[in-house]
Amino acid sequence: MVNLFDSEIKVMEILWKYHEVSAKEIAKILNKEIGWSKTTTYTVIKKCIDKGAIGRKEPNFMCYPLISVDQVRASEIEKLVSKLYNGSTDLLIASLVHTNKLTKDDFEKLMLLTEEPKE
Amino acid sequence: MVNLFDSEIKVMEILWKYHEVSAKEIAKILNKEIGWSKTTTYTVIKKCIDKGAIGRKEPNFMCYPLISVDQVRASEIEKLVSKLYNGSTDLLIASLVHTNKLTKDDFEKLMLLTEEPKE
DNA sequence: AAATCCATTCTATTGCAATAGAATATATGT
DNA sequence: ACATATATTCTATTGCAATAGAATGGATTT
Repeated sequence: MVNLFDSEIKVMEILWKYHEVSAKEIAKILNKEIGWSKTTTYTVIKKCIDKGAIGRKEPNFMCYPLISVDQVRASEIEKLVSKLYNGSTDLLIASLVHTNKLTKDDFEKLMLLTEEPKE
Repeated sequence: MVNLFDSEIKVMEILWKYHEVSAKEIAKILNKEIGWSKTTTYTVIKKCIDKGAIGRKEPNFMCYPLISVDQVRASEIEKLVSKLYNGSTDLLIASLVHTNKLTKDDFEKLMLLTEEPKE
Protein backbone atom coordinates (compact mmCIF):
# COMPACT_ATOMS: atom_id res chain seq x y z
CA MET A 1 0.00 0.00 0.00
CA VAL A 2 1.55 3.22 -1.16
CA ASN A 3 -0.30 6.31 0.04
CA LEU A 4 1.31 9.45 -1.28
CA PHE A 5 0.05 12.88 -0.34
CA ASP A 6 -1.04 15.33 -2.97
CA SER A 7 2.19 17.25 -2.66
CA GLU A 8 4.18 14.07 -3.13
CA ILE A 9 2.26 13.12 -6.20
CA LYS A 10 3.20 16.46 -7.70
CA VAL A 11 6.83 15.44 -7.47
CA MET A 12 6.26 11.89 -8.63
CA GLU A 13 4.47 13.08 -11.74
CA ILE A 14 7.63 14.70 -12.95
CA LEU A 15 9.61 11.52 -12.42
CA TRP A 16 6.96 9.43 -14.11
CA LYS A 17 7.15 11.74 -17.07
CA TYR A 18 10.91 12.15 -17.41
CA HIS A 19 12.05 9.05 -15.58
CA GLU A 20 15.22 10.57 -14.14
CA VAL A 21 15.58 14.15 -13.04
CA SER A 22 17.92 16.01 -10.70
CA ALA A 23 16.40 17.50 -7.56
CA LYS A 24 17.44 20.88 -8.77
CA GLU A 25 15.57 20.42 -12.01
CA ILE A 26 12.45 19.19 -10.21
CA ALA A 27 12.56 22.28 -8.03
CA LYS A 28 12.84 24.46 -11.10
CA ILE A 29 9.89 22.82 -12.81
CA LEU A 30 7.62 22.92 -9.77
CA ASN A 31 8.52 26.49 -9.07
CA LYS A 32 7.49 27.41 -12.57
CA GLU A 33 4.38 25.24 -12.67
CA ILE A 34 2.88 25.71 -9.22
CA GLY A 35 5.06 28.34 -7.58
CA TRP A 36 6.70 26.13 -5.00
CA SER A 37 9.79 27.41 -3.26
CA LYS A 38 12.76 25.15 -3.88
CA THR A 39 12.93 24.15 -0.24
CA THR A 40 9.38 22.92 -0.43
CA THR A 41 10.31 20.69 -3.29
CA TYR A 42 13.36 19.36 -1.49
CA THR A 43 11.33 18.66 1.62
CA VAL A 44 8.78 16.71 -0.34
CA ILE A 45 11.43 14.80 -2.26
CA LYS A 46 12.93 13.79 1.04
CA LYS A 47 9.60 12.51 2.30
CA CYS A 48 9.26 10.46 -0.84
CA ILE A 49 12.72 9.00 -0.38
CA ASP A 50 11.89 8.08 3.21
CA LYS A 51 8.75 6.37 2.00
CA GLY A 52 10.61 4.45 -0.64
CA ALA A 53 8.82 6.20 -3.48
CA ILE A 54 11.91 7.86 -4.88
CA GLY A 55 15.47 6.64 -5.23
CA ARG A 56 18.50 8.81 -5.89
CA LYS A 57 22.02 8.40 -7.07
CA GLU A 58 25.12 10.45 -7.56
CA PRO A 59 26.24 12.57 -9.14
CA ASN A 60 23.80 15.42 -9.10
CA PHE A 61 21.24 13.99 -6.74
CA MET A 62 19.54 12.30 -9.62
CA CYS A 63 16.06 11.14 -8.66
CA TYR A 64 14.08 8.31 -10.13
CA PRO A 65 10.75 6.75 -9.24
CA LEU A 66 10.63 3.52 -7.26
CA ILE A 67 6.87 3.43 -7.44
CA SER A 68 4.90 3.46 -10.65
CA VAL A 69 1.92 5.60 -11.45
CA ASP A 70 -0.07 2.39 -11.81
CA GLN A 71 0.72 1.40 -8.24
CA VAL A 72 -0.43 4.76 -6.97
CA ARG A 73 -3.53 4.64 -9.10
CA ALA A 74 -4.34 1.19 -7.80
CA SER A 75 -4.01 2.25 -4.21
CA GLU A 76 -6.03 5.43 -4.72
CA ILE A 77 -8.75 3.40 -6.36
CA GLU A 78 -8.71 1.02 -3.47
CA LYS A 79 -9.10 3.89 -1.06
CA LEU A 80 -12.02 5.29 -3.01
CA VAL A 81 -13.68 1.92 -3.34
CA SER A 82 -13.47 1.13 0.33
CA LYS A 83 -14.67 4.60 1.24
CA LEU A 84 -17.65 4.97 -1.07
CA TYR A 85 -18.31 1.72 -2.86
CA ASN A 86 -18.55 -0.77 -0.11
CA GLY A 87 -15.33 -2.34 -1.25
CA SER A 88 -16.72 -3.35 -4.61
CA THR A 89 -14.67 -2.27 -7.59
CA ASP A 90 -17.36 -3.52 -9.90
CA LEU A 91 -19.77 -1.11 -8.34
CA LEU A 92 -17.33 1.69 -9.03
CA ILE A 93 -17.04 0.70 -12.64
CA ALA A 94 -20.78 0.49 -12.99
CA SER A 95 -21.24 3.93 -11.51
CA LEU A 96 -18.51 5.32 -13.72
CA VAL A 97 -20.00 3.89 -16.82
CA HIS A 98 -23.35 5.19 -15.78
CA THR A 99 -22.38 8.75 -14.94
CA ASN A 100 -19.98 8.88 -17.82
CA LYS A 101 -22.69 7.61 -20.12
CA LEU A 102 -20.46 5.42 -22.18
CA THR A 103 -22.03 3.81 -25.18
CA LYS A 104 -21.64 0.18 -25.95
CA ASP A 105 -19.24 1.15 -28.71
CA ASP A 106 -17.02 3.10 -26.35
CA PHE A 107 -17.09 0.07 -24.17
CA GLU A 108 -15.87 -2.19 -26.92
CA LYS A 109 -13.05 0.19 -27.70
CA LEU A 110 -11.99 0.21 -24.07
CA MET A 111 -12.16 -3.51 -24.03
CA LEU A 112 -9.77 -3.71 -26.94
CA LEU A 113 -7.52 -1.16 -25.34
CA THR A 114 -7.21 -3.17 -22.20
CA GLU A 115 -6.58 -6.35 -24.08
CA GLU A 116 -3.47 -4.98 -25.68
CA PRO A 117 -0.21 -6.23 -24.26
CA LYS A 118 1.18 -3.83 -21.72
CA GLU A 119 4.30 -1.86 -22.47
CA MET B 1 -18.88 20.34 -6.41
CA VAL B 2 -19.51 18.66 -3.09
CA ASN B 3 -16.33 17.76 -1.21
CA LEU B 4 -17.09 16.06 2.04
CA PHE B 5 -14.36 15.04 4.44
CA ASP B 6 -13.98 11.48 5.55
CA SER B 7 -15.62 12.23 8.86
CA GLU B 8 -18.56 13.82 7.12
CA ILE B 9 -19.01 10.86 4.85
CA LYS B 10 -19.28 8.68 7.92
CA VAL B 11 -22.35 10.64 8.94
CA MET B 12 -23.81 10.82 5.45
CA GLU B 13 -23.60 7.07 5.07
CA ILE B 14 -26.08 6.63 7.84
CA LEU B 15 -28.49 9.05 6.24
CA TRP B 16 -28.09 7.41 2.86
CA LYS B 17 -28.91 4.12 4.45
CA TYR B 18 -31.85 5.09 6.65
CA HIS B 19 -32.95 8.25 4.91
CA GLU B 20 -34.09 10.12 8.01
CA VAL B 21 -32.49 9.81 11.40
CA SER B 22 -32.39 11.97 14.50
CA ALA B 23 -29.07 13.46 15.51
CA LYS B 24 -29.26 11.55 18.72
CA GLU B 25 -29.65 8.29 16.88
CA ILE B 26 -26.75 9.07 14.54
CA ALA B 27 -24.58 9.77 17.55
CA LYS B 28 -25.59 6.46 19.06
CA ILE B 29 -24.79 4.53 15.92
CA LEU B 30 -21.43 6.17 15.33
CA ASN B 31 -20.45 5.72 18.92
CA LYS B 32 -21.13 2.04 18.62
CA GLU B 33 -19.57 1.61 15.19
CA ILE B 34 -16.47 3.74 15.37
CA GLY B 35 -16.33 4.95 18.95
CA TRP B 36 -17.09 8.61 18.32
CA SER B 37 -18.09 10.74 21.26
CA LYS B 38 -21.54 12.24 20.75
CA THR B 39 -20.15 15.74 20.54
CA THR B 40 -17.94 14.68 17.69
CA THR B 41 -20.97 13.48 15.81
CA TYR B 42 -22.87 16.68 16.50
CA THR B 43 -19.94 18.77 15.37
CA VAL B 44 -19.70 16.89 12.12
CA ILE B 45 -23.45 17.03 11.54
CA LYS B 46 -23.27 20.78 11.94
CA LYS B 47 -20.51 21.05 9.38
CA CYS B 48 -22.63 19.06 6.98
CA ILE B 49 -25.59 21.33 7.55
CA ASP B 50 -23.43 24.38 6.91
CA LYS B 51 -22.25 22.82 3.68
CA GLY B 52 -25.76 22.05 2.61
CA ALA B 53 -25.20 18.32 2.72
CA ILE B 54 -27.73 17.67 5.48
CA GLY B 55 -31.11 19.21 6.19
CA ARG B 56 -32.98 18.98 9.46
CA LYS B 57 -36.45 19.50 10.71
CA GLU B 58 -38.35 19.51 13.93
CA PRO B 59 -39.27 17.83 16.05
CA ASN B 60 -36.33 15.81 17.27
CA PHE B 61 -33.66 17.36 15.12
CA MET B 62 -34.44 14.91 12.36
CA CYS B 63 -31.67 14.84 9.77
CA TYR B 64 -31.95 13.91 6.14
CA PRO B 65 -29.47 14.00 3.27
CA LEU B 66 -29.56 16.86 0.80
CA ILE B 67 -26.77 15.31 -1.22
CA SER B 68 -26.91 11.85 -2.69
CA VAL B 69 -24.21 9.24 -2.54
CA ASP B 70 -24.04 9.43 -6.30
CA GLN B 71 -23.19 13.10 -6.17
CA VAL B 72 -20.42 12.45 -3.70
CA ARG B 73 -19.16 9.54 -5.73
CA ALA B 74 -19.14 11.66 -8.85
CA SER B 75 -17.16 14.39 -7.22
CA GLU B 76 -14.69 11.98 -5.66
CA ILE B 77 -14.18 10.38 -9.01
CA GLU B 78 -13.61 13.75 -10.55
CA LYS B 79 -11.00 14.52 -7.93
CA LEU B 80 -9.23 11.24 -8.58
CA VAL B 81 -9.39 11.66 -12.31
CA SER B 82 -7.95 15.14 -12.28
CA LYS B 83 -5.26 14.10 -9.83
CA LEU B 84 -4.02 10.91 -11.42
CA TYR B 85 -5.65 10.39 -14.78
CA ASN B 86 -4.97 13.60 -16.56
CA GLY B 87 -8.63 14.47 -16.39
CA SER B 88 -9.67 11.53 -18.51
CA THR B 89 -12.37 9.37 -17.02
CA ASP B 90 -11.96 6.92 -19.86
CA LEU B 91 -8.39 6.39 -18.81
CA LEU B 92 -9.58 5.62 -15.31
CA ILE B 93 -12.06 3.08 -16.58
CA ALA B 94 -9.43 1.49 -18.75
CA SER B 95 -7.02 1.20 -15.86
CA LEU B 96 -9.74 -0.18 -13.64
CA VAL B 97 -10.73 -2.77 -16.13
CA HIS B 98 -7.14 -3.66 -16.61
CA THR B 99 -6.12 -4.00 -12.99
CA ASN B 100 -9.40 -5.59 -12.11
CA LYS B 101 -9.00 -8.02 -14.98
CA LEU B 102 -12.62 -8.00 -15.98
CA THR B 103 -13.61 -10.47 -18.61
CA LYS B 104 -15.69 -9.51 -21.59
CA ASP B 105 -18.59 -11.31 -19.95
CA ASP B 106 -18.34 -9.26 -16.80
CA PHE B 107 -18.28 -6.26 -19.02
CA GLU B 108 -21.51 -7.23 -20.71
CA LYS B 109 -23.17 -7.76 -17.40
CA LEU B 110 -22.11 -4.35 -16.21
CA MET B 111 -23.35 -2.89 -19.42
CA LEU B 112 -26.76 -4.35 -18.81
CA LEU B 113 -26.71 -3.18 -15.24
CA THR B 114 -26.06 0.38 -16.25
CA GLU B 115 -28.74 0.29 -18.90
CA GLU B 116 -31.40 -0.46 -16.37
CA PRO B 117 -33.65 2.42 -15.43
CA LYS B 118 -32.46 4.07 -12.27
CA GLU B 119 -34.45 3.82 -9.10
C1' DA C 1 -41.32 26.67 39.24
C1' DA C 2 -37.31 24.13 40.76
C1' DA C 3 -34.64 20.24 39.86
C1' DT C 4 -33.05 16.90 36.82
C1' DC C 5 -31.77 15.02 32.62
C1' DC C 6 -30.26 14.93 28.25
C1' DA C 7 -29.88 17.24 23.46
C1' DT C 8 -27.27 20.67 21.14
C1' DT C 9 -23.76 24.12 20.48
C1' DC C 10 -19.40 26.61 21.65
C1' DT C 11 -14.90 26.47 22.19
C1' DA C 12 -10.75 24.18 22.69
C1' DT C 13 -6.95 20.56 21.65
C1' DT C 14 -4.38 17.55 18.77
C1' DG C 15 -2.17 15.84 14.81
C1' DC C 16 -0.45 16.17 10.53
C1' DA C 17 0.04 17.88 5.59
C1' DA C 18 1.78 21.79 3.23
C1' DT C 19 5.03 25.22 2.86
C1' DA C 20 9.23 27.62 3.39
C1' DG C 21 13.11 30.41 5.96
C1' DA C 22 17.49 29.83 8.01
C1' DA C 23 21.53 27.06 8.30
C1' DT C 24 24.87 24.09 6.28
C1' DA C 25 27.39 21.78 2.77
C1' DT C 26 29.24 21.53 -1.71
C1' DA C 27 30.90 23.19 -5.95
C1' DT C 28 33.08 26.91 -8.93
C1' DG C 29 35.62 30.79 -10.40
C1' DT C 30 39.69 33.72 -9.35
C1' DA D 1 43.05 28.76 -0.63
C1' DC D 2 39.34 32.07 -0.55
C1' DA D 3 35.15 34.10 -1.89
C1' DT D 4 30.96 33.48 -3.92
C1' DA D 5 27.17 31.11 -5.53
C1' DT D 6 24.26 27.43 -5.44
C1' DA D 7 22.46 22.76 -3.72
C1' DT D 8 20.66 20.33 0.24
C1' DT D 9 19.02 19.70 4.87
C1' DC D 10 17.14 21.28 9.43
C1' DT D 11 13.87 23.35 11.75
C1' DA D 12 10.03 26.13 12.07
C1' DT D 13 5.17 28.02 10.83
C1' DT D 14 0.57 27.73 9.17
C1' DG D 15 -3.78 25.84 8.20
C1' DC D 16 -7.16 22.74 8.67
C1' DA D 17 -9.45 18.12 9.60
C1' DA D 18 -10.57 15.28 13.45
C1' DT D 19 -12.03 14.89 17.92
C1' DA D 20 -14.12 16.04 22.19
C1' DG D 21 -14.83 18.63 26.91
C1' DA D 22 -17.35 22.29 28.90
C1' DA D 23 -21.28 25.27 28.59
C1' DT D 24 -25.96 26.11 27.34
C1' DG D 25 -30.72 25.28 26.31
C1' DG D 26 -34.96 22.86 26.49
C1' DA D 27 -37.88 19.35 27.88
C1' DT D 28 -39.91 16.41 31.74
C1' DT D 29 -41.02 15.12 36.38
C1' DT D 30 -42.61 16.23 40.77
